[in-house]
Amino acid sequence: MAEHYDSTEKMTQRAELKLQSRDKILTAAGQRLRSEGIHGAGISAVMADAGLTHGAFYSHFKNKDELARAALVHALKDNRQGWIGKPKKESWARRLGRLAKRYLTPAHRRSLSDSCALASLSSEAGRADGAFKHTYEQELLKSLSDICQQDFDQADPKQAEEALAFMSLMVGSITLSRAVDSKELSDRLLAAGQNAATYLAAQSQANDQLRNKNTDQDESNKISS
Amino acid sequence: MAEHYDSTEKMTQRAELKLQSRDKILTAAGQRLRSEGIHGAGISAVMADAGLTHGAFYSHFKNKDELARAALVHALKDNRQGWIGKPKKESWARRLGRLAKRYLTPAHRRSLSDSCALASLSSEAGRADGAFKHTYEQELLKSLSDICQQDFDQADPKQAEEALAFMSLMVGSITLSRAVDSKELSDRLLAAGQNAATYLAAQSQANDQLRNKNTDQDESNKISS
DNA sequence: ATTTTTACATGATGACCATCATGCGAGTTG
DNA sequence: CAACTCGCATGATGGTCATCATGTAAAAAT
Repeated sequence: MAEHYDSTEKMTQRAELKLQSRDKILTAAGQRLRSEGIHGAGISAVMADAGLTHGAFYSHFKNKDELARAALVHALKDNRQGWIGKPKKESWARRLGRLAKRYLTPAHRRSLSDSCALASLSSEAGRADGAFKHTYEQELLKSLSDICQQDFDQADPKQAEEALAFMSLMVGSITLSRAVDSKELSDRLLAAGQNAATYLAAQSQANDQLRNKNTDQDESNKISS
Repeated sequence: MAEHYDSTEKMTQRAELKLQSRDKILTAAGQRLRSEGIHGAGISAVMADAGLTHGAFYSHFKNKDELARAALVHALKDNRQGWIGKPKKESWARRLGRLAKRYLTPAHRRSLSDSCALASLSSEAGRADGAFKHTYEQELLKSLSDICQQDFDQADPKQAEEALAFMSLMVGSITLSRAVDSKELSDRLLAAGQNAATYLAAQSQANDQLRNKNTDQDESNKISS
């Protein structure tokens, strides 16, 4: 019954150390999960990364599945901060273009261990059990909300649909760019994804300009290709 | 030195039976690969599916990695026939819309074991070794060529870029639709992907109408959402 | 100060898996 | 028809892995 502290206020020394251990485990698991996949994130390896031994695992998590879910949540908390950042005033179209430019980069493609977990685990999530999928969905909804800068369920239906397609485009582009062998094709996939995002955004803006006030004409986001 | 027959012409009975076995193995492996992932496609399981035992495996393939690559090729051969079908006369925009409508369906989402292997293995391919990525890339290029109805390397650069983004959108949409738990969000992902595909296609068509002659105005492909 | 708790380590245990070793028997070859 | 080939089956072998059992020392409670 001592399971939910988040303030470091009144805690025994032991409880605090345990939280630190848990955090190390989650961080290590998050990295392994993304760079090696669910199967690759073995308990012994994760615990070693965290500076512990495998035996200590079961005083933190019930089993491997529970760890996978917790690590997914933990990883995505970091992802969103780095990717979406602080709320900004900008047109919807410009926003999508900016986010695509941030997301579809060679650096993001390269750094598997701290990349977007939604992309790293996308195809494996489709084979996972219901609990994992549920967690994945919740996290996807959080990211969608951040993109829309409001609760996704409350968002304008048109905007919500565009956000969904945008996410699919982002995940598909970065994933394919990692799956191919040649740098040339990989780079083209990233560029194509960026340009398509701005197309989608521009089309949306053309179709109705009543969603956002500060509608500045942005057509500059197109990449040299 | 008896490795490449494809006509059933002059073959000993044994050689022919071996080819049949190989085909059964590849079919079984392709299904396991897509429904359970690379790790899930264990040799014993695959061989059992093929009606054989694990020992027979190594007279057909060098090791598991080689099987994975061969099964990927084998699976995609079927995929393309079913999805892209025969060459058609239609505008580029209409073609993309039609293919998206075929690809992003609840039926395709559901039937993991014979779904598009490019999507099923997308995130795992990013973690695979160079040989697998190379095979994946070759297969992706074949599919892109089929979409463009010509050698992808020869295609118009603009069309090629759009085909790349289109593939990313398809793979991302179907993959995310499998990764989430609720049918409602899953369906929305499919619909959003379809509509975005027609947006992209329409935008492309607006930007230059000099690519295809039979430019019929198609804006009807939009889904009810 | 003594007892109790517990986070962690060490070390099974059993399941699964890729790969190899060996033997058989049907097809093939001379 | 005799020798041989080889696709397949059976059965190791060694490795990895998740999970559990047990011990310990330090912290916490009394």
